[in-house]
Formats: sequence, structure tokens, C-alpha cells
Amino acid sequence: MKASLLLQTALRHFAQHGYEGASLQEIAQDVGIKKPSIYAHYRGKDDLFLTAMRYALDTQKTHLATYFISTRHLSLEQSLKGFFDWFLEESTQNDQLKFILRIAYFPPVKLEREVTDLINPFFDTMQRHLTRLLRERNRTEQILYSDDYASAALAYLTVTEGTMTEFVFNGVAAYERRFTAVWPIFWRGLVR
Amino acid sequence: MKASLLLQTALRHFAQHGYEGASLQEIAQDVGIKKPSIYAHYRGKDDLFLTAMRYALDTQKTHLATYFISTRHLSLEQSLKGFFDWFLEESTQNDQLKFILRIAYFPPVKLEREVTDLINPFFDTMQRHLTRLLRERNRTEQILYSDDYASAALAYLTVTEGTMTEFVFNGVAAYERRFTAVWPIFWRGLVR
DNA sequence: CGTCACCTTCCTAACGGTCGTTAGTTAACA
DNA sequence: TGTTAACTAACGACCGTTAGGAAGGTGACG
Repeated sequence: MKASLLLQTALRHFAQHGYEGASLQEIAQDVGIKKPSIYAHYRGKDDLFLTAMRYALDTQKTHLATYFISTRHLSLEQSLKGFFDWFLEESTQNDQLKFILRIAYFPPVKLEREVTDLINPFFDTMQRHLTRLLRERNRTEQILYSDDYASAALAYLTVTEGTMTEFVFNGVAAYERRFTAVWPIFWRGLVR
Repeated sequence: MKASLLLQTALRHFAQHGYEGASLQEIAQDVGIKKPSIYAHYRGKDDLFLTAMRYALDTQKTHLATYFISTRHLSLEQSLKGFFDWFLEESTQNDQLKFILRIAYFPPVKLEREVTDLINPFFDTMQRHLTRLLRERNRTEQILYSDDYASAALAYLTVTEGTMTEFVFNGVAAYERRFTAVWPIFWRGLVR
């Protein structure tokens, strides 16, 4: 029970301060235990960090799959637009996506390899999901301008990341300004 | 002389390891002096960091202006596309843009206010530059779909950031993959 | 021209504090 | 009885920072 709370707390601290900036002392204090007690659950800071990372990636991977299944009855446009709302809701509930974005962009140098090996499959999965979504929907809707679904998925990812990092950094108002600006243009470029 | 080298080196370290991850010890060693000698030039780590930041923002601001002036004779499409190449070249020459992107997204918590106060005007300037560019070019080219130039500029910024952070994190190959994927779609959405 | 004071820039030594980590112990529980 | 999860105490390493002094250059003044 404490182990789970410990993981959640650590994840929040890592998301907020980064690997180097997060302190075991403060994490323990937040949980309500002493610093050395962490070592009853994890082998050290690296272990705690990587476990938090695996946990965040796993959780978000299933959440992601759930979202794309739940929008199966919606139009392609609604599915893709709704993903932004989903991200926003998900991000306000917990810090997992912020954590993932942060360490994806700026991993601790000494754990760069391990981070990359965990992160890359995550984004690959994401792109595969999107590619499949685009292909399948287009079979019925016949709406896309190009049939290069992989490129479309990658472009969509680029736009979402540019928008979402804006939320992580500048808050919801700046995020919505960007989304409002970029979405009509992107969608117009995507469809016939 | 050493002061300038010190600043450049510090900037590189901050870009690579973040504020908390960068060590005065290692910075000094890279420069070829001892750690306390830093205090002959700067009041401390915060001062060094903020000075590096002001320097990077100032330099990049003028470089940016120079670029947009130098492309005055090119078409809008070439200007906007060329900006990506300019960014790439600029980034391989020094770490200033990487540094700026990093601290823009994840500033040290204790200096959040100061960082925001410096960064925001920078991005505002950037957006204003772009808005003006779009408006002026469209007056002669009559090519854009919408005359909401501010939104177009913001959308463009979103796409560039999404692409450029990819370069900072995943290298030039991933960057070019993204650019190739996103540019045709974005441009198609932008023009009539 | 010489010299004296001053400032800059570097140094060594060391400070107090925080870091992550380990050893050893205790209480609770299966 | 053995295991788990917490504790206290303390370790060595590194952190940013300060004190104090040495070397070198600069400029003023007799």
C-alpha cells in the first residue's frame, strides 16, 4: 500500500523537478516515512525512477488503447479532436503524461539508454495505433487527402506534442489558444 | 575572455543536464579553472544561469531577426520552410536553442518566475515576427486560405516546436522524418 | 622611471548542508 | 519463527559558497 503511494509520489516529484532535482528526502516526507525506508521497497533512486517510468508507460499505454477503442463509433475527426480533450483530462488527473514527456525530452544523462529503450516502444505503439486508426476509418469515410497513413499519423503526433507540451509548460489557456489555432489548419491539410 | 568562455561552457552544461544536473565543479573543469574562480565573474550559480539565459535569448533574438530579413526576397513557402533548415544549422553550431527550449519547458522550480519573465517576451517577439511576415507576404502573394495571421503564426510555431524538440531529443534523422511528414499537410491546410 | 596602491583573476582550504546509501535494530504480522 | 517495513544513526561524496591570499596588470604620483 505504502509502496504504491511511494511510487505515485515519486512520479509526481520526478515530473515536477526532474531526476536530478527530485530529492528522496522530500519524497519520503511527502509519503510520511523516513528517507531510508524507501530502501525497503526499492534498491535506490535509479530503481525508483525506472519503476515509476515503467509504471507510467504501462498505465498510459492501456489508457491509450482504451480511448481509441471507446471512440470506435465516432467519426475520424471526432476521434482525433477528442484525443486532445482526453489528454487534458488525463493530465489534470495525474502527472504521468507530464512525467513521460519530461523524461522523453530530457532524460537523466546516466540513464539515457534505459530511458530510450523504454520510451521508444511507447511512441512506436502510439504511432501504430494512429496509423491503424487512420487506415481503418478511411476505408469507410474516404475522407483523407493522402493514403500515406504513417506520415499522417506522425504529423498528427507532432501537432499533438507541440500542443501538449504547451499545456505542460504554460497551462490550459495557452494550450487551448494553440489548439484552436492549429487544428483547423491541420485538419484542412489532412482531408480532401 | 575567460568570462565569455565560462558563459558558453555553462550554457552547454545547462542545456545538457538542466539547472539541477549541471555542476559548477564540472563547468570550471571544462573551462580550465577551479570552481571558486567562477565567483570572480558571477555572484553564484543562479547568476551564472540567468546571465547565460539572457545571453542566449538576446543572441537568438538578433539571429532570428537576421534570418527573417535575409529571406525577404524569397516566397512565403520558402521562407517558412527555410526556417527549419536555419534552426537545424543554428542548433548544430551551438546549444543556445536547446538551452532555451529546455528551460522554457522545464525551468528550475526556484527560478520559475525569472525564467518565465525572460522567456515569454522572446516567444511573443517570435510570434509577432511571424504574424507580420505572413501578413506582408500575403499582401503580394495572395496565397493564404485565412487572413487570421496571428492564428496561422501560432499554428506554425506549434508545428516547428513539435518538430524541433524532436531534433533536440531524437536527433536529425527523426527530425527530418517528422518534418517530411508534417510539412506538406500543414502547408496544404494553410493555403487556398 | 620607479614605486606604491589598487583591482582583477586566479588559487587553496574549508565551511555547512544535502545528497544517496548502508548498517543495525525494532515492532508487527503471517 | 521468519519476513516485512519501518526506524535511528551515520557514512562518504558532492553540492554551492566563502575566506583569505598570491600573482599580474593598470594607473597615479613623486
